[in-house]
Amino acid sequence: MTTSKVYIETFWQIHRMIEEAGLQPGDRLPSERELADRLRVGRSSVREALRALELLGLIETRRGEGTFMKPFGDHQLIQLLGSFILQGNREKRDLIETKIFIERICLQLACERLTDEKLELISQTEHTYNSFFRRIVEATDNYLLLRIWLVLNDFFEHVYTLTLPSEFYEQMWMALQKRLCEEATAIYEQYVMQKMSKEN
Amino acid sequence: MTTSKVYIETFWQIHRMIEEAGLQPGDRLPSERELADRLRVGRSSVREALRALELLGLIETRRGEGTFMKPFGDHQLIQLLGSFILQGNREKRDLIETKIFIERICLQLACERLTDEKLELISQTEHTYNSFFRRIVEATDNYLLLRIWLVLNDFFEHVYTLTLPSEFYEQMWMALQKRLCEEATAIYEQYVMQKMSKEN
DNA sequence: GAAGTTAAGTGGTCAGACCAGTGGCTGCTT
DNA sequence: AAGCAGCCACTGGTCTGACCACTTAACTTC
Repeated sequence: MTTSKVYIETFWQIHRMIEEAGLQPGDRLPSERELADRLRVGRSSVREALRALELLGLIETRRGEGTFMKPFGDHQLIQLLGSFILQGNREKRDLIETKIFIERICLQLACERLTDEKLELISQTEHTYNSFFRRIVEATDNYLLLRIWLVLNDFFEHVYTLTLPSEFYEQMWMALQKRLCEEATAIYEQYVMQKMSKEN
Repeated sequence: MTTSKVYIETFWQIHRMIEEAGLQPGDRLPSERELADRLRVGRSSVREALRALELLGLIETRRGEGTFMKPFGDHQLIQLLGSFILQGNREKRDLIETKIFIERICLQLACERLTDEKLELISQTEHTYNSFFRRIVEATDNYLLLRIWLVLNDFFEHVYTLTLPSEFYEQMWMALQKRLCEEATAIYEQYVMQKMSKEN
């Protein structure tokens, strides 16, 4: 066979290289020429692989300086996705539905595991949906859920902007403070789900 | 300034070209050489732009034939994103916890939306956990949830192999057939969650 | 010591070459 | 006329070498 394309192979090799070297955000990768040399491929193949990594938001290239690891979170990919893929109603429905389910899980988990420190943090967080709910998801103490939520939220931002009255944040905080999980869920359903279902 | 990179410009130009020409899935794009000629850029820049479009799932390249529009829907992007999101410090606990939550959601959704066709499909599916539950997730009719579950399951397989007695599959199918959502959830909790919590 | 200059290294881009598939055309055989 | 084999033009895939624009650091000069 050997029909697998070089730039795909190269993509995964660079990816593995990053993992094995344990590169952190800000760290520098070898230069394109060195990568091409080390991996025994042409520089153009290395570049095509790097483009993919760049699009995924893992790396960032600075002309004259080099290629650097990027902090997780700012994937410009999501922006592109928004304009390309989330056009259909079906995709939007899936997105909203999934986001709501994940958020309800997170809310419940957070309520159970909320520490006093995290509670204090939430009280100091500005009253925008993204900031506020991010704190909640962080309070679940489940990194995987956080990552999933971050991506869903990025997608979501390209479809809607959710603004809620300040009562929502106040009531939610009260419920969380008292660890009333059912009440917190009820508030979520009352404010968020109602608003979302209207939009559809 | 005019420092914007050529391959980015090219990316948008090709995108506009696709829109203006009203290209449909299956249609062919101009060859790389012709694009380079028409847009007055080098072929390598065209290729880097095409790689981005390919990653977004908009086009597909076939050696010897050309570049073609791809049908919407199979955005492998989400798949790719998923595998990147879920890498790194994926704690076993986080993984199992998240997977269980997602599966409970899917089970409930599937139970509500199960069509007779899907039910028939499930009955014909082999009694392994992956095959069986994949059918259930597919029955949710939510593509995004399916993607998330597939990735979670991929990682889970590296940690653990879940084998359940045939009673599980029989009882679950009975519950689904009668659309008894609570009972299905109860069966899930009885067999799967119990087994998982033991392992931890 | 500070300012300016130079050189090496890096990503960005291009042109040209060759390879490896694909598909259509031609011309031969039957 | 039908079918087949072979040729050839075209496509994406890859490599190379060359230049440009830019950054950094070492070096020179004052």
